Amino acid sequence: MEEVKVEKPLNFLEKIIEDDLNNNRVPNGEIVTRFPPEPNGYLHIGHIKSICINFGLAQKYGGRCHLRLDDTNPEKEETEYIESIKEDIKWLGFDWGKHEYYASDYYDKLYQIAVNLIKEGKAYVDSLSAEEMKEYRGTLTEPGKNSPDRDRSIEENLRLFEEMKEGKHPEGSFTLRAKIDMASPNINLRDPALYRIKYATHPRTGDKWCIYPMYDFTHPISDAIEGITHSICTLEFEDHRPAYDWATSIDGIEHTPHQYEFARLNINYLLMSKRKLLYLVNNHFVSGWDDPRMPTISGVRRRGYSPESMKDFVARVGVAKVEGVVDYALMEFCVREDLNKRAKRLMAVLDPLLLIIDNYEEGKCEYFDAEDNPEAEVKTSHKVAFSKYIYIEREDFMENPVKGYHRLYIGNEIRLKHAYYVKATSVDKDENGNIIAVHATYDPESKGGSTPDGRKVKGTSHWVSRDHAVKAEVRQYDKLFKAENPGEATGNYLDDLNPDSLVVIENAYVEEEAKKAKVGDYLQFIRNGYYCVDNKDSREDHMVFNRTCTLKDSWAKQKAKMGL
RNA sequence: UGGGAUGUAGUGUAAUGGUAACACUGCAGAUUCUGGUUCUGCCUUUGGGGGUUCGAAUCCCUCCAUCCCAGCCA
Repeated sequence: MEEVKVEKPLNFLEKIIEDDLNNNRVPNGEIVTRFPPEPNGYLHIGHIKSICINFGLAQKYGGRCHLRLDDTNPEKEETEYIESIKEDIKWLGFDWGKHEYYASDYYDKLYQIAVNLIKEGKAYVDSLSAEEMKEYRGTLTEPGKNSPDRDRSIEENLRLFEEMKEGKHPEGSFTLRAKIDMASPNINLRDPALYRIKYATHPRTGDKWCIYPMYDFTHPISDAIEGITHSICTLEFEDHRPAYDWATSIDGIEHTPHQYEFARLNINYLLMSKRKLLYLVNNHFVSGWDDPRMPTISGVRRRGYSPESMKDFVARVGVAKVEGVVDYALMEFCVREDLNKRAKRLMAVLDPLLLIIDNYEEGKCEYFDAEDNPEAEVKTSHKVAFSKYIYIEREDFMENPVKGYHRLYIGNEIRLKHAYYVKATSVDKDENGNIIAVHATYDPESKGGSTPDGRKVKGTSHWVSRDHAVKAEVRQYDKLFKAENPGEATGNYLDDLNPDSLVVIENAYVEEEAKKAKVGDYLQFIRNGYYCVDNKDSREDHMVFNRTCTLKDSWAKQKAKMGL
């Protein structure tokens, strides 16, 4: 085997890191990154990008990546979210080892740093109300002005801050603020709040604290404490970098991490805002955070996407500072490419039409070998039962075939996959003229799916034997939104909800082999799509299959072009 | 109208002063026991205008467009 080495171009973060490494700017040459979600919701596909960047960079350069739960706002955070976050990262295949941290681990240190800041005259307790503070802050074009409390004495600041911590003041009465510059063109530097009073129970620290540190104070210091070398976040934090650098240059903080920003992942047809996703969950537009239509990690997992395909997807998207919108089609491509290689092929008929093979012996049953996956290196197969009464897909028969149709119609011969060639002879109709059965004859010579004379057929249909097939529920999932940019047209994303995002087929027929399928297996229902076993609702006696995605369908395109 | 950032095919990402490219999408065809897969080909690109240079996506000037920031959220 000849190994072809393709130099993969470096993204801008890798360039920065390699440059830092080459110039000895990294302590011990060990790259330390972190993935720092706030546990206020479930992780979504956008987070996969961040996870892959942070864990991926650490892996590539032989460093480590911390998991840090940024839990500084107890009003929004829940243990349920912490658990789901950890599960989702593991599902993707990343391991933070012992490096599981919580911003709340640093509350004591943070408090001490704040006290020191006050002692140095670099922070003060402000009694301005939220509204007043807003007024004093100025606007984007006008500088702010100093709070009357800005020159409060150090002793009084110390006393008040202590009292805040002791719970002697109500929420909103005081904040601790950094003394930076009320006239800064960067609003984040106009004396940002460092601490606020909140009488909320924290998922980890309970009621120990009633003052909680703010992001701009907590995050950089947490990074410094953990020895993070490259603190990577999304673009909207660019304006916060000066605040980040202010915090990491506080006296006594020895390690200086640096912040870098990349563009977050946007995908058309999907919503990636935690707020909107939470709304969909709370108002039952979906069954939960893990509804297979949700762009959450738990949603795509339940939908049947593989972690490998998701990682491949974000790798193909790349890392840059340009904010754009990635095509949903790229994600589907990645899923199909991966699943094509590993999904076990099965036959399932979702919209059955009875096919009666008139010259096939009544009561006879044959078992054919059906290959599990034509792409597999090691070929395996399973048995599939054949008999006189067969279900085929209703759309695989046409009484009056249109141009280009090469499936079953009267007089036409097709192949039943793995089985025989059959030729349609007549149809049975009910009193309303609906076709209820198709009659056909089979060619015994074509056993196994090919004939000695080598004649070709243009169509091959999947099928199941009526008396051997198993009934199952099949959930046909499609995009949750039918607009590329939900809400763009009317201003309300709910207006773009796809009414057909879930079509449940209660009584689909699947071949017996499907009974062996387990949660986590990747399946392909031949000529139909990729499927998985639902990880919540599937039972042995009532299997539930979720459609992960359809197969590419060039016939559907062709039909659409013909206006059918 | 303050500050910060970003503009390369339809989409995303490369090319760091030396032939603009890769992937997806789209289109056409070949192969095929999945109208899938695979294979082949095609389409289309440096936001505008100036300048420097033998040579500019890249450097300079200027204009334009888009995004982010006025939480006691992260």
